[in-house]
Amino acid sequence: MEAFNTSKIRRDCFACQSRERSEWCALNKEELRLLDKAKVVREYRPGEVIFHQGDPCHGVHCFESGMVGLRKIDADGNSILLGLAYPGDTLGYRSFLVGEDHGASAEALKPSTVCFVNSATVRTLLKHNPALGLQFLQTVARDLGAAEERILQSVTLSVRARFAHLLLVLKDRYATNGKDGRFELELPLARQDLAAMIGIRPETMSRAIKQLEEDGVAYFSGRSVRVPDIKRLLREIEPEGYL
Amino acid sequence: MEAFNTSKIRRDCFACQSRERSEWCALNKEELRLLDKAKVVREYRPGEVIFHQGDPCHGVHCFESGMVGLRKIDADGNSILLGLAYPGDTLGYRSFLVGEDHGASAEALKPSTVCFVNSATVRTLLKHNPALGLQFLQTVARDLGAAEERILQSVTLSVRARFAHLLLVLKDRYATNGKDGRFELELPLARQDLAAMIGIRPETMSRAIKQLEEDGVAYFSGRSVRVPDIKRLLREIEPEGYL
DNA sequence: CCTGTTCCTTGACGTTGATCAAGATGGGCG
DNA sequence: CGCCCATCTTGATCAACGTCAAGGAACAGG
Repeated sequence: MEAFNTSKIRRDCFACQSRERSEWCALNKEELRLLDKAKVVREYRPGEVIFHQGDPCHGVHCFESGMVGLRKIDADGNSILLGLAYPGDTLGYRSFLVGEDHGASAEALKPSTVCFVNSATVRTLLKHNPALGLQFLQTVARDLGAAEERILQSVTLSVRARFAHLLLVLKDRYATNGKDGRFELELPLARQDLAAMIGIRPETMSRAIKQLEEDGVAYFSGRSVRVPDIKRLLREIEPEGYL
Repeated sequence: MEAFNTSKIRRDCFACQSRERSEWCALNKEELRLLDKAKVVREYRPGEVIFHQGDPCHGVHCFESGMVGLRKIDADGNSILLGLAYPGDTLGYRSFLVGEDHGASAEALKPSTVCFVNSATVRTLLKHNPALGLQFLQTVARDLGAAEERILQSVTLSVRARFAHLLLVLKDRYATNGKDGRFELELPLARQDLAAMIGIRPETMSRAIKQLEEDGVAYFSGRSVRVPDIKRLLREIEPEGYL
């Protein structure tokens, strides 16, 4: 009975829910068969690392379900979360494309299922099907836009504004109760990781939360957040003033 | 006589020096002919803008010669230089690929020659020649890596360390006199723009320069910099200590 | 040569966020 | 239930950087 619940269910690329939202939607049946044969499924528990920054890149990872964070660490040990990945995302594709070691680590934040596809297979598919390359081109171009936006924000915006922005981003993915101005939100991250998302210390995150509560912008309790008026939150990001 | 010196020299993609270093090296003769016919050459003087942030993107720009900076501005008017472009770079390709408005402005920092290629032509070429897509894939993946690195650095490194890093990057492109530990460098940018490269105010840049001089790490005079010992500069970036 | 303009430098000051050091909270597990 | 450990919060302090204001240097045009 227990053996059944654990993971050795046969995964099948054809049946994969996440595939349609991924770059692999460009593949035809024959190519899919190749992918399906080459892939190696694995389940990860929260905290487990899928690949480490600095590891040589042997292929890409198809993120099927769960939640995964991309973490980047510098020589001093400072770490930030570059972002969260969602089912359908392909992890580590950047390092694969430029043939470098992984520039960030990927770690499961919730129980996750991830398939590994070796470089040779991906390269074959890319050569065989130009549409796949164009799919990746879309993805990476979008990611680049987001990264450039973030460079600007990390330099120009205050912690408070960056945090407000983060809440708005998380809202789009996780919010419940979106009627009129209010919304509620179950944070997918612990405080530490929220802090790492905007590149600050946990202490500073605590204080930012306290401030927002004192100003009535958002109320926090454990991992749930309640925002009574989204306009107040939006105003945190704006140039200020605007009378 | 004057008419000769100004720009209406016929530019030719076949003869273009920068093409081999660009994505267009993937094109065959026939495709090159198409590119050559579609392109529109223009010369820009320092300060002139090639495209503005927020403009709709009608195609890509091939940067043939000169120097161009990519600037991004937020709602408050804070601006940073995302980076410098070099001959052979393709400008505005990201917006083209995702079909968005330009996310940054491109402006000439020195007299520059830039060719415009309309979207329809690029799309035709991309469809026709898969290798071109893979070239772009390489470029954008490399840019993404650089952007992610910069996000981390902008959040974790001090102004002083970021400036040291910038000097080292500029050195690789512009340094003269590289023997043993020392090097000299002609800065391609005014102070303001140096500041914008690392997202700080001009005043802070002045002070950073003063500090480096007081500590004997680098000496500045106008746009020329002299670094007596590159190891001193490298040490500014390291975790410190390391005894 | 003067003059306006733009860029750069310097000083004084205020704010922000990191750091260090204690507590408080809360969840898992014996 | 009570203990332990990790996570979170709070307070005090400090250095870094932005802001504001003023003065200087470089340069173009008259």
